[in-house]
Amino acid sequence: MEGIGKLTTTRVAERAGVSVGTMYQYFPHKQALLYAVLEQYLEHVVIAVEQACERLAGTPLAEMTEGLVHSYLEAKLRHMPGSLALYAIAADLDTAMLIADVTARVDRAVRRLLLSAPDAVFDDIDKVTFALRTLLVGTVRAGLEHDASPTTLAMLRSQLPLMCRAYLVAVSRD
Amino acid sequence: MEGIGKLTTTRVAERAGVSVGTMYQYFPHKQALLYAVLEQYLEHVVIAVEQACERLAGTPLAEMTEGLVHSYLEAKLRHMPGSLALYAIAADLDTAMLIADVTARVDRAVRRLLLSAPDAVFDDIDKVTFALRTLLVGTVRAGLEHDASPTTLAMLRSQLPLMCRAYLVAVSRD
Amino acid sequence: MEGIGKLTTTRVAERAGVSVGTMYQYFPHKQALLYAVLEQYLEHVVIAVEQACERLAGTPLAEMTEGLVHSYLEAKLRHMPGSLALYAIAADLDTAMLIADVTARVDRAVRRLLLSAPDAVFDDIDKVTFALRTLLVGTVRAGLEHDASPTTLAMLRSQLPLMCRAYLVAVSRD
Amino acid sequence: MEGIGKLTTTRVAERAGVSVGTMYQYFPHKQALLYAVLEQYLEHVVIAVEQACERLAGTPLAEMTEGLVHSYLEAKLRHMPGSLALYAIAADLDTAMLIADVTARVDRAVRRLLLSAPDAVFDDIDKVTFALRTLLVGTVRAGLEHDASPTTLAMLRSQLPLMCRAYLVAVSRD
DNA sequence: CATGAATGAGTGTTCATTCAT
DNA sequence: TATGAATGAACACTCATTCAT
Repeated sequence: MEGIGKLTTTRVAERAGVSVGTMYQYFPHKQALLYAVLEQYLEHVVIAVEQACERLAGTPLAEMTEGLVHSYLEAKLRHMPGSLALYAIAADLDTAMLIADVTARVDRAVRRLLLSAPDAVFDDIDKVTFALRTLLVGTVRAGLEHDASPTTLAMLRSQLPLMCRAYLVAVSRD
Repeated sequence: MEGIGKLTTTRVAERAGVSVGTMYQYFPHKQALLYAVLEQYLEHVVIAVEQACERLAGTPLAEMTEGLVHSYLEAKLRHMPGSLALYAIAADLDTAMLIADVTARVDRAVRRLLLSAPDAVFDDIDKVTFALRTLLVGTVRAGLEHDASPTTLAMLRSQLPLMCRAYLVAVSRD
Repeated sequence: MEGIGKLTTTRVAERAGVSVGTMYQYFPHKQALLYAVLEQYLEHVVIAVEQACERLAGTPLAEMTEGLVHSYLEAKLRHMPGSLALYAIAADLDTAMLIADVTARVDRAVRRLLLSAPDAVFDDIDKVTFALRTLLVGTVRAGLEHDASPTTLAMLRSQLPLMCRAYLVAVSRD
Repeated sequence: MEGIGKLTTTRVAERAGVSVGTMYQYFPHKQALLYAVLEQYLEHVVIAVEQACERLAGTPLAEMTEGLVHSYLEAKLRHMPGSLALYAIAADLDTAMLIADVTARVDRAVRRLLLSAPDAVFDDIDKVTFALRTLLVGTVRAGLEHDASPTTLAMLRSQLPLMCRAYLVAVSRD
């Protein structure tokens, strides 16, 4: 909630540079507005992940993990202002479907990426995809939510790729 | 949110079997009540982690990670009903200090545990502790928040220890 | 609208000597409150009519009409304060059923009264009942709504019974 | 209110085939617009009554009442769509003067009509005029406001002339 | 001490009105 | 002159908090 104070419709509208009335001309109710913001934010992140996966296809695990973590972190940080507040808000919204969609897209991209690895073969690709995605998303959030200091960031930047790679190597055949 | 409806003071009081008035005799305001609930919940989890760490001290990495993940998951699941709602609520509270305390205690326990490992030596123990804790906490939350089905749980139970162990091995000297 | 200004919930509550919050403890929403007030008002009037009809049963037409008009006017005037405002409000409410109920009760009473007349016999009792009730209700309202001065009242008091009697005589067999 | 929805300025303007802005070029505010509509509607009815009175002048009471009721009912029905909504709206407007004007014109016409009756003489012509007008206006409104079905209409068409004539005969000298 | 009715500030939402195009 | 997006005051309703019993 930090920099935003209570997310009242009036405050949100003012922050957006319009009046409440105007806001209600574009969104039928508060939930719809918040949903739209969340959607847009998630879209940015998903696209970043999809592009990273495409770009990294066929590279060795070390490069993959490094690149994936890097892109995800960058995407999240680029939109940090609202990012955190959004997670808190998402609980009140009916975001199940939205989240499911986004998750599915990320998983599709990650899965393809993993399958393209020249130096690893995964027996249960779906399980590994789920695990890697959960690891990536969860760790980043947990790492940044209470303190997004440069120190914390540096730790994530250095350790997360390691985690991912180590895990993938561990579950890869041969 | 579902099962709890809106967390109004009256509803919370009724659910606790007392009247609003009585509740206000024990807690100066809503935040204090929520803070107390959060505190108690975190205390349970922290104690579970501390005990696990003590119990697992001196065991090989494989046993450590397996045991730690198991204990953490059990502790979280034992209080799942409120657990998720709490995360949403925590955002409104000024929980920085509380979280910091809890985090510090967990880190202390984990650090001691890692240092006791017979089959691993860590150069930067603080960084590793932070990373492991973030991995554990973040992945569990991300894994369960949108769907706590048995399938998901099974995945966490099988993959999380793997992740932890693989990471620790990767950052351990020799 | 006169003495009440806009019927905002806050104003209504204040006028009732309580706060908005208290009002909402007794009525789920504004409509329900207004409905309840309208209901109570109509109940008073209906009871007055029913009692008048019972009391006047068996009396000659002249006495009947005189008594009925007198009772109806008294009942309406006793609650004049809100009476007018209510009619304006009733339009927004879903009062169809309420009005239908009240109308049916009045018709039942009036019908019985007419049937008890010693000096008149009506061929189509239902049509006459409807007509008499409409005449009574409509004329009183039209007479008082824009000016409830003593002069107007006196006119209604003297002419309405005449109208009713003349009509009933006209439609009565022999 | 059904068929009209909420009478917002925008909706009214759209229904009139112009934009809100244009509407505000012709009417300084909503009340003025509504006032104008009411005025026009009342004008139609008054003119109908005036013409009927002129046409019926000198005819016997039976024809007079029949013709007057017929013309009034036709005039009201011709504009039924808005007619009812208007009554509800009129409450918010400051229509006292408008209503007074219209009433005076109707009374003038009716008075002249009554004085022209070849088969009746009225001692207090003003009182009778007031009574007859109130009877006519009130009964029609009360009869139609909650149900303008053909049955109801038929009842009004048959009974109202009877009421008027019976009353006039009753108050007429000899 | 426990209660829960009363309070009223605060929130989401609407809609009459304005004004830049 | 016509438009309709923008405005914000005003309203219905909620809920944390108090206090008489």
